[in-house]
Amino acid sequence: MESTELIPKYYKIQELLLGKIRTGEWKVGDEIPSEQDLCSTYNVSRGTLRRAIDALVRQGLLTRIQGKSTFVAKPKIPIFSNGFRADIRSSGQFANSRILYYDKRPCPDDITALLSLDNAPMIYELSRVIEAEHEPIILEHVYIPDNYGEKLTVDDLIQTSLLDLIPQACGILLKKAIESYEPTLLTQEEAHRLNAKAGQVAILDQAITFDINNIPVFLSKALIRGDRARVATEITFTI
Amino acid sequence: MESTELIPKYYKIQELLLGKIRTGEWKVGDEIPSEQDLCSTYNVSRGTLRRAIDALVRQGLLTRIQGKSTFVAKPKIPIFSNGFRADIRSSGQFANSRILYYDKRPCPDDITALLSLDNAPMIYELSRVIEAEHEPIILEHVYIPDNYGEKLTVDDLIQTSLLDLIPQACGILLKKAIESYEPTLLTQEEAHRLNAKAGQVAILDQAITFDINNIPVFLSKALIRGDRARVATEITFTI
DNA sequence: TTAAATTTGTTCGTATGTATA
DNA sequence: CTATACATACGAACAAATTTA
Repeated sequence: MESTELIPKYYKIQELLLGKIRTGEWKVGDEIPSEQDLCSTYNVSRGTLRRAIDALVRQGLLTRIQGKSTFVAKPKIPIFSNGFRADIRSSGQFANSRILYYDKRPCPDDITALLSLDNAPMIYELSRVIEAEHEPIILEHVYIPDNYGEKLTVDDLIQTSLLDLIPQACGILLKKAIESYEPTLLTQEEAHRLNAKAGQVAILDQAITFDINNIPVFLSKALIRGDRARVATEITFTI
Repeated sequence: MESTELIPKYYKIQELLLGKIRTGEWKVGDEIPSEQDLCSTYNVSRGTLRRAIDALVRQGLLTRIQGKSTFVAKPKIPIFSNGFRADIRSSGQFANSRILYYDKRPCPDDITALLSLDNAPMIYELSRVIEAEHEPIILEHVYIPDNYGEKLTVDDLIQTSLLDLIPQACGILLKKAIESYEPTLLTQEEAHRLNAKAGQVAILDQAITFDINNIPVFLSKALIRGDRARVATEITFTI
C-alpha cells in the first residue's frame, strides 16, 4: 500500500523533532509531549518514535527521565584547552577533580606496547572524574610506569597538574605529547562514572607524553562527555 | 521467571560481541554469523540482537551490508594535523579533495552571528569532500563573506590551502583561529555525502579564523567520520 | 500511607520491504 | 526466480520510576 519511501519514518520524525528544538518551539528545559502523544500525532508505532528520539538523546539535545518525561537539554559546556589539549585535565576551570583510585597493578598489554615497556611490567593507574559547572564531564585514566609512579602521592595529584608534578617529583623534563581523539559511545560502566546514560556520544582523547630523550613517560585516556561538553582551542598562527 | 536483571540483554550481547572482536576470534574483514544465527545462539529476539549490533556499527567496529552480511571493520585511519588543526583540510596527506559547490548565497543566521556580519548579508559557501586512503573522510563547509569570497576561484581552491590562499588573494594577514570540536552522529544527508551510514559517530570541528585586527575572516565546519578516522596531533611543550 | 495512573525502558513476535547471491 | 540476509515497522506485554489521587 505504501509507496516506495526512500527516507524511513524514524528519520523523518527525527528531523521534525529537531526542527522544533532549532526553531525554539521547544525551549531548553521544556517537557516535550509523551511518547504516546507523539505516536498518535505522527501516526507511528512506539518503536519507530523511540528510534527517532534515541538519536537526539545520544547527541545531547534531549534528556529522558524514566517515569517522568523527556526534556530539551541544556546547551553544551565549552571546555577551553588553551592550545594544549594535554593540559585540559588540570587547567583552572576544573575546580573539582575526584580521584577514584591511584594504585599499582599489572600493566595491560595495549598500554605496555604504547609506552614501549618491557614484558609484564607493573604500572600505576590513576582514575579520576573531572567536573565542570558542577557536572562530571571527563573520566580520565592515566598510566604511569612504577619507577615514576611510586614518587607521586594522592595529595600531590589532587593539587597539581601532572605536567607540572612529574618533572618536579621525578626530576625529568617533558618535551612533547602525541595526542589523538576520536568520537565514541559511552559504555554502561563509563556512563555510570559520569552520571550519564549509556550510548551517549563522547570524545576519547588519548595522549602519550615524552621526555627530552623522546622516551614515553605516561599515557592518558580521557573520555569527554559529548552531550554536555565541547572542546575549544585557540590557535595562533606563527608566520 | 527471569530474575531481576540490572543489565539489559542487548548490552550483555554487545559486550560479548565486542569481546570476540577484541580477542581476535573475529578478525578484520571476517564475516560474522547472520542475525538469525546469533539470535538462536544467544536466545534473544532479532530486535534485541540488532540493538546490540547497532552500537558496534555506530562506533565503526562492524559494517553491515544489506542483503550480504555483517563484517568486522578495518582499523581507523589516523589523520595528522601538524599541531594546526585548522590546516587539517589542506595538508599533503589528502591528495583528493572534491568540491561539491562554491557559490554565493544568503548567509544563514547562525553563521551571520558567528562572523559578526551585518544583517542579511550574502556569503560564499564552499562545500567539499576530502579523501584519505581513497575513502571520503571529511565533509567540509566553509563560509567566506562576499568581499573576500569573490576574489577566489574554484581552481585556486582546488590547488591551495585556504590559509595560504586567502592572505595572498585578499591581501590580509591571518592571526589566529578559534576552534571547537564535539562528537555527533551523521544525518542521512551527511552520511550520503561521505558514503557512510546515517547514525555513525563523527566529530564536528568548527573553526573561525581571524585577521590581525581580530576581525573574523571565514568559518569552517568540518565533519570527520568517526568510524574510519581518528585525529592525531603532536604538541611540543614550550618551557 | 497506599494504590492507581502515567511515562519511560526492555523484550518479544510477526510482517513486509530491499539488496545480494 | 528463489533463497538468504539485512532494514523498517507494527503491536503487545511487562518492568521500573515517577506522579497523582
